[in-house]
Amino acid sequence: MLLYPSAGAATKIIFVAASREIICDRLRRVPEGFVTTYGDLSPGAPRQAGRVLAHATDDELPWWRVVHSDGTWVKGARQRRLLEAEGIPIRGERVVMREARIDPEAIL
DNA sequence: CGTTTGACGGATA
DNA sequence: ATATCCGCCAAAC
Repeated sequence: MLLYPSAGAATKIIFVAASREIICDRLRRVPEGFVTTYGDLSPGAPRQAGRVLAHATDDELPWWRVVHSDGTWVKGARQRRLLEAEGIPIRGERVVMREARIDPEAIL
């Protein structure tokens, strides 16, 4: 990936920030036992994914499958329980991304 | 319209 | 390992 850091506008090709609807769709495609990241849900504007999840009404979104790119998560013990319940590999306080991160292409 | 917000990410020190 | 710093951008204000 990546790119032409100083190319300015030209760089945008790869950074395709997603709308709320796209983000929700992608997240719903993440299978049980796997996780995705904010950045994979909304390339280039990961905070957008954060915004969406923050207001996500408790139901219908497997929010616990979203973790930081380094494998850490933000919802504490509650989230950890949910992750472990799906058999998602965790070492210390982080998800083993090499094993659990779903291929971004797979949820497009 | 202009400004701020966000459960971010990566680079650097 | 922690700590800033800065870019990103669709929504919410």
